[in-house]
Amino acid sequence: MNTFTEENYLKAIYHLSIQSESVSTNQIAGSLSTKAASVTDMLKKLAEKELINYTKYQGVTLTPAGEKIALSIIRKHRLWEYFLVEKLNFKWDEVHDVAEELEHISSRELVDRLDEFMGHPKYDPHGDPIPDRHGKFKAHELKPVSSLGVDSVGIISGVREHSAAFLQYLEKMQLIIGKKIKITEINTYDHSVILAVDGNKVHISREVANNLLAAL
Amino acid sequence: MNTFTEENYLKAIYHLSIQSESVSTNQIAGSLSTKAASVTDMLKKLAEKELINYTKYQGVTLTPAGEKIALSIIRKHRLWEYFLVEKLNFKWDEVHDVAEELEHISSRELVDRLDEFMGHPKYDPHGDPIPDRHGKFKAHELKPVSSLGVDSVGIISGVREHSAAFLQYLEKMQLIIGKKIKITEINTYDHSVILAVDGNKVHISREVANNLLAAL
DNA sequence: ATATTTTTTTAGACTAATCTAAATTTTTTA
DNA sequence: TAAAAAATTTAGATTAGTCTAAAAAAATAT
Repeated sequence: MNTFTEENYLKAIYHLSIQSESVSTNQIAGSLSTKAASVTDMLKKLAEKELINYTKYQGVTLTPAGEKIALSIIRKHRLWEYFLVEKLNFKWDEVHDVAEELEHISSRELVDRLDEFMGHPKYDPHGDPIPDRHGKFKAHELKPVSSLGVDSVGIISGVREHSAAFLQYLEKMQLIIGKKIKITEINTYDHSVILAVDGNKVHISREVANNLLAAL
Repeated sequence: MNTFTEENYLKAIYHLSIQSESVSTNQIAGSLSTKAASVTDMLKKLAEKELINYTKYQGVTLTPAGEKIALSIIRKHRLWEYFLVEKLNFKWDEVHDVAEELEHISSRELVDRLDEFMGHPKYDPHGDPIPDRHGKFKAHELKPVSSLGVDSVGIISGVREHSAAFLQYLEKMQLIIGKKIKITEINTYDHSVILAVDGNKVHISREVANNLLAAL
């Protein structure tokens, strides 16, 4: 078994790997709010365990074994988030920190039964896909709202930022997973977007539009 | 906040305090499968934090603050056990280890909502009382089956031993929480007990009778 | 292509929790 | 109540994870 800390490093590397093939020491340090020196130490340890491919100064990638662990942590995180929202009535901006703890509960049996209890959900409350027992998942095809043209329609289906502040803002605007939207107008000078939700006009900044994902 | 380890020490001290007013270093070491020297170190730390009353060589008791933490851990442990059995269909002999991990999840909100979700259960799957938000609970009045006389009747309501082996044995014998029993015969030479459950005769050893608790 | 800046690693130290072995205190027993 | 036994504490080490400061390597800029 691995420690919580090891699991957190693997998860961080996994998430960072989506942007850039190889992940740097500093990226990891930033993502985990720790220092580069600490990261180097941990990378040696993870490489020793053959969970990452690491050559000094060259950044890291996950090995298949490392990726498998990362995916199992992510599976747990997202299943717990789903549980918290759907069964315990947490709001979508309240679940992250609790799930950060719950994701480290080791029992495989627990996760699989929880999955079953909830009917094998495919997406978590933020629209992120939940890997199955084998680590397989399918992300839906999503586009940032900022990339849509005037008059295009879509369904709010995910976010690129998970901060509580951002999620609360979206909720206030009724920009919730599943809502149908239509782009009404795009401001040329500041790229802010006006869209229609439930018949209401909502005006959002370029930044918000960038972090809000829609299925077409 | 306290570490998992600190929480485990407080919980162990709480449980041991039920038998003996003051708890010894060796008792704690035994209960946590660690060495007396390690316990001494931790006791100093917990005393420093004013969670226990500790004087060298004299054993320890919990302070009100320490007891409060211990009770919150026990509350979480038992609520999770209830959840695992009632919602996720675990068997009563399978839940202990998972609950040992879950009990350290810190979110107060989580526990209270879980409690609500399950309808504020009063007892866990082994018949142990679940403390409420304030640490209050009422144990029912239970007697070991070994203390009952011939012809007395009762309802299986708890166990004194929580090992999987013991629980599995009880289940096989249909000696399950809630079952009505009647003492049919007590063997004078080995103190084994024959009792009636659901119209069947069950023969149990003195040891089993000692660890099985009934409400009258 | 050399100097400067940035990134990364190494060296050495710290904290939490643990251990073994030795010393000390308490308890038991004769 | 003194000797022996048992329990407990201290001393000194170890491991995991972290840190700061300094050294080394890589990237960038002149």
